[in-house]
Amino acid sequence: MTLTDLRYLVALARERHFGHAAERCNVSQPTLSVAIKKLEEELAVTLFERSAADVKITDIGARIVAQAEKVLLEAGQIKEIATAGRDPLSGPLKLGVIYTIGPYLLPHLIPRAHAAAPSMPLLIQENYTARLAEALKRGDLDVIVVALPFEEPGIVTQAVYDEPFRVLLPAGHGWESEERIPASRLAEAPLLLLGAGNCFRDQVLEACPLCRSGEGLQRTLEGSSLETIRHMVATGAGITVLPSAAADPLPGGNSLLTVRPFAAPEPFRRVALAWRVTYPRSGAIDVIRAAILDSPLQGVKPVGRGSPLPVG
Amino acid sequence: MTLTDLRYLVALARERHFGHAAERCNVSQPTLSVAIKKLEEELAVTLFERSAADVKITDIGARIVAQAEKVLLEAGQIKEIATAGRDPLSGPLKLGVIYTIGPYLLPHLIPRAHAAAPSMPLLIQENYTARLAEALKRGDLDVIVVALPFEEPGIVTQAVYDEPFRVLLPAGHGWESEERIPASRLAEAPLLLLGAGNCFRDQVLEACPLCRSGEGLQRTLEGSSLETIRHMVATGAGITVLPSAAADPLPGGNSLLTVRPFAAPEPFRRVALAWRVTYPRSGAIDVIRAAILDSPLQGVKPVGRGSPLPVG
DNA sequence: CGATGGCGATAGGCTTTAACTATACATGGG
DNA sequence: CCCATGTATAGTTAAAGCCTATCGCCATCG
Repeated sequence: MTLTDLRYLVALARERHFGHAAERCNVSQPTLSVAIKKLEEELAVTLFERSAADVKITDIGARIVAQAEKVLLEAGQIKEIATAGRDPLSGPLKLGVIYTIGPYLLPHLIPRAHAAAPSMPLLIQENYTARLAEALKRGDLDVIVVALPFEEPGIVTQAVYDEPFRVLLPAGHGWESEERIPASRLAEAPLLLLGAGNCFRDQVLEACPLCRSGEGLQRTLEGSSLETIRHMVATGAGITVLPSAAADPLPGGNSLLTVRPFAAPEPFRRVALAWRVTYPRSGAIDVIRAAILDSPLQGVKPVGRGSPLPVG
Repeated sequence: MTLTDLRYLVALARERHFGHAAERCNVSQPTLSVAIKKLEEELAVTLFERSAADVKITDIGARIVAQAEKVLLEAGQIKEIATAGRDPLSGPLKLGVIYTIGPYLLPHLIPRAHAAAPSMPLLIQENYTARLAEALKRGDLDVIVVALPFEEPGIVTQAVYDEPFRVLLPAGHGWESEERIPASRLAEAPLLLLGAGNCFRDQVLEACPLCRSGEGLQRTLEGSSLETIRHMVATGAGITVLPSAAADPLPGGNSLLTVRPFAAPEPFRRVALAWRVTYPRSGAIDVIRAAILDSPLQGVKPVGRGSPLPVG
């Protein structure tokens, strides 16, 4: 019993004439005749009474035809579902973002992505890079936004933008008079940092190797966010380093805080998208990439697809 | 897209492993692999993400698998319907009976048929032979009970029993003293007959050709039934001829009426079953035949299947 | 870092099947 | 009794479905 057989069956039930039904199915009369006969043998029931005068459907035949129509209807739904779902911009996209990007990027990204792909709801998770990577490989996430370097088997990575680091000082801090801060000087100051697991912490320490064992009091704040640290800087607890998009999220600034760029070579991080090589909805990823690049993030520089890896 | 493809699809969705799914389907791994690939091409969607680690179903794939399961379920119903309907004694049987048999046969036939085939409800119609024949050919009836001769193209006829005719006299009628009445004498009396269209009328006239232009008053009663005529005989309106099963339907008889057999050669009618040659439920017909033969019909003689045609 | 093993994809060959054309067969009607 | 109509059968060819063998990829392990 195949779907083709069922199509022949309902055609014959409608036409009550082998020749006409065959024509409607675009096959020859013997083809349909044989198919019906085989179907009757397989089901071991007589579906039609044939006579020279006409073709009558049996009682049991009518019931089976009704069921066959149901089957064909449901089968047709499969094609419809496929057609509807062929658009990579339809259906939810599970997006993961690291903690030090999410709060600054998402408010811009979400409305832009929604405008570009209205029927693609975003299911968003913020987490550490490692957790996002696991979820991505498991299939719990489709795309993640992370900072490079990020290399995982079976995962492709595409750089999106470079984001310079900034120094955040409390108002009235001695360095306020300086236009640019050399990274090496961070070791002198009490530096407030995120806890382990945050890639940004490691990137800052990489930009200023002296900080690891520096003279300045380096304070690690487990369970904190960049916003918490910003408040602590404002109270004079120390200084910190922020990605530029986080340095001045509120236009107009905060009078208790001062932001200073680094002296060249400016440390920065390269932010990238990552997804499973096998992930089929590349169109959805393109939309996310475009929405990110369209977001007004303070100080970031778009990266061409083939750009070199960042220094730090 | 075939039902086989859909079976492979749901197997793979369950197993998430081409080899295991193939095994469950009793095919080789390449077979399943190719089938899924072709299905994906036909639907133009990626149903699974393959990687060395494992097989993940896509979002759209999951929806299609759910629909495929629905299709397979409905398709399975077809086999179930066929199995349930394979029994010729299941499902309604549309039975037609001529007016001069129905009232005497059906009260016996119905309970017997129901006992023999409890899941075969009888849909019964009484009518003239010609109307029954039309309905039978149209398919509105499945089997009919008629009197021979009855020949129609595409219809097979099977004799069931012979039924002698009886003379019905009002009590006190002059012929009451005679044991048997010669058919020829009917022409002498006022004979009450059913209207045209009733085959029994013709059969009586054939048994007594003189009656057509006989000396006795021959009264044709349009729209009447044998029961009506019986009542008229009781009131002395004339005499009539009845099939034996109708002559004394109530055991104990009616004191106003006298029944007399004919003198030899006794006129009789041969009652038969008829159905379309193509009708597949021969088992159902056998049940009806057996139920008729089991019915206690006054004076009837069963006819073997190969019996000669009746004289009249 | 090369070897190994698991797993899906591909290639080549065979068998089955589903389609066609041509024709036989059955039946009711002139 | 032959003809017209309609279905079943025969015989052939093309396609499909399936199998075995093998490749290629990746991940793991010594």
